[in-house]
Amino acid sequence: MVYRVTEKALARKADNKAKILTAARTIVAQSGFSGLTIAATAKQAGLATGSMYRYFPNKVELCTALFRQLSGREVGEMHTIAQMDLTPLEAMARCCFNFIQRAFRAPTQSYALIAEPLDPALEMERLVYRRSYAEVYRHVIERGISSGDFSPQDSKTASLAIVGMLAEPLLEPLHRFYSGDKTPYDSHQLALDISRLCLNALGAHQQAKQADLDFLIHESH
Amino acid sequence: MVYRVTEKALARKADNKAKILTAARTIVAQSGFSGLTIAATAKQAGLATGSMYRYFPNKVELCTALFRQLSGREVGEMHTIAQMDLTPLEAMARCCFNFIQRAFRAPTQSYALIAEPLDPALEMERLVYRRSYAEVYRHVIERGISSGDFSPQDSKTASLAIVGMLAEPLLEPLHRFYSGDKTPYDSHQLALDISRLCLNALGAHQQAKQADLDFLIHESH
DNA sequence: TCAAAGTGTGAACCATGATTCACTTTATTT
DNA sequence: AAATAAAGTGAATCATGGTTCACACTTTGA
Repeated sequence: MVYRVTEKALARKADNKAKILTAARTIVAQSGFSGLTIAATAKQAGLATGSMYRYFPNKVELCTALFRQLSGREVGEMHTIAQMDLTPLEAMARCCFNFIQRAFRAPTQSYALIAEPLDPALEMERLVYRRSYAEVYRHVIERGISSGDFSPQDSKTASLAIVGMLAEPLLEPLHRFYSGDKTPYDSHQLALDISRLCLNALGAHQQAKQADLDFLIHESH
Repeated sequence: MVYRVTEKALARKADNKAKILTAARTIVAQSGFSGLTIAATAKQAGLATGSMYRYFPNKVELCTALFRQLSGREVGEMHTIAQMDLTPLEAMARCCFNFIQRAFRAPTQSYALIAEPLDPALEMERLVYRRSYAEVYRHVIERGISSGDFSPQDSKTASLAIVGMLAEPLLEPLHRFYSGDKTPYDSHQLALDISRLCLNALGAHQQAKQADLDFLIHESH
């Protein structure tokens, strides 16, 4: 045989794969998963439709990889906050607040991750994604239960409920962005309200007051 | 002209329309919206595919009508509870508890209404549906704020958060049912846990204890 | 009974978008 | 340069499932 795959070739391949994912990301950020067709992605990446199949065996794999990448980034962000040297109460408050602030910074993408109708195969991936969010919260909640910041409870259920509380009130405003409505929205107020609801739900000892929260969240800036 | 539409003819038409909706309901209860094709619905209703279009101009209309029917029933149920002569706290507790219990009684259908991936046009309907749930809760919350049962807050945001808290922890178990897994699930415990989280979130004055709740919800049986 | 209007039929049609494939081009080694 | 393997191409193919349509049958009122 006179042809061997060199590392250079492999690198080029990996590079192209990344380029495809970047293209896909661009499309999702602009028009959500509904705009993500193989043809459109190929075009955006500067490739022919057929070439896509040299990098991903089918569309679901591409979507899944993309979904993982995007959601991994988001969850990672929460994880970082959760790992900081904060009281469970502070950590929770910041997680909630930041989640919402981040969502409004990239509304179409957030809508895609949180609520856009997806192919059933991707829907599974979304469940995974939501569960990994919940896991991050669960650790914080457990710390909080031990420390007495939160009341004793099933941390799994509580963490899922938090995920729901965070996502649901975002639906309508994000959907508006997704369908092209550019009306501004007071996301700061919403973020505070929801954060307070979350802390209360967990039975935070001193009932959370908006003003306290505001301070709690912003004290380090 | 020698032909006039008689009331009899109209009745027959309405009757058939209802028969189609019943057929559609059967299918959704069994396999969710993903199994709801025009052909399958026609077959189930004992009609030809083409005939469907004498009753509904297109598929989206059919799905929408069905979605409204199903969700209207569910929301009506909550509304009934909310209208009963109960304290806001009791009303809220029962709404939460019943929502979850009902979901487990018709898991595939609930999954379809709450979380199944849908055609974007239907997704809008789902938003409406969620909002009307939220409206029911909103009234209860406002009563509760006035009475001092709940702490002062934006009732709109709070009601949406409640919807999210109720829906999210159901996702995984309902999805399991939807994909055919018949493992039983302790829905009673879950219902209690979530109800408590909801009441706490609203800042219910005395922090809700599981035992109190259990009593509260079941005292009239 | 007859014309007009409606209803039922299901195979044919159509739109969308993923996937394939025969072929060309490029990279690698001898 | 020649042989080989992989990558790139984009038009053709395929699958799904909604929608149409030409025709047969039924209902209605004069």
